[in-house]
Amino acid sequence: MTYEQALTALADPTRRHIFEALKDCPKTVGELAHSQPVSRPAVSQHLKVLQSAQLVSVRPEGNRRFYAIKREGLEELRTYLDGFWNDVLSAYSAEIAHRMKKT
Amino acid sequence: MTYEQALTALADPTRRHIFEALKDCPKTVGELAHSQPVSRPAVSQHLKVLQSAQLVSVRPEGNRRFYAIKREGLEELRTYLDGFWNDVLSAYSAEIAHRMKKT
DNA sequence: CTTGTTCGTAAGTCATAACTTACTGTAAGT
DNA sequence: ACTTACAGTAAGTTATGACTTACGAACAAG
Repeated sequence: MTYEQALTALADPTRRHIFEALKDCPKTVGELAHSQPVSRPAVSQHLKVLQSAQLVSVRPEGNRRFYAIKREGLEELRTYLDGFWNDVLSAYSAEIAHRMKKT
Repeated sequence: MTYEQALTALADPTRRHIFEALKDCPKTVGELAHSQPVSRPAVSQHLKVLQSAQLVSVRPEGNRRFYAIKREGLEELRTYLDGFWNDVLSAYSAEIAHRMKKT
């Protein structure tokens, strides 16, 4: 269910950059906004989308809020693609077998 | 490079449905349009996007054109996600180690 | 040669979502 | 207590892209 949200979330370049900026360590909204060519509210809105796609999580600390990569959404996406990949491979080998039988 | 195109291509629901409809066997544009609530030209445009993302391939046969899943784009996307996944895991364990050291 | 499929492209419409600025809220510092 | 820093929300603008209808090209069939 969430793999669709993960796909639409990661489709936007800005959102992907934000997501990738969180790869090594959690960051605050301000930090993320500094490394992006967009305003801070824009980053907030992108983080909201990423959060609803289960791709990031928040940890409030005093005045600031630290965003970090959440594994759930990413794992769902990986699982979906793996399943698709396996289906494609089996369909491919099935077609090979079918052709072998014909000749 | 193409993993970005693959993400934006698979973000659209209609395009994802078309892509998934090709999972078992190659189909023509008309066949795909029949299984979708959109017009045939719309399907053509979606196929164009999928093709530039290396997600599908074409094989003309007389009057018709058979579209099929192409492994390149899907594989690039999988590779990207796998790399990202590994980075996240290593960063996670690094943070754990860091905290262990501190206490 | 004409007719009928099958499909791609062009042009135009419309909805969505990615931004902006302005405002509000909350925690920390003086 | 007031001020400053940090972040989310509201509202409005604008650009993009997902669709439509109309048209043109290529091949098949009569």
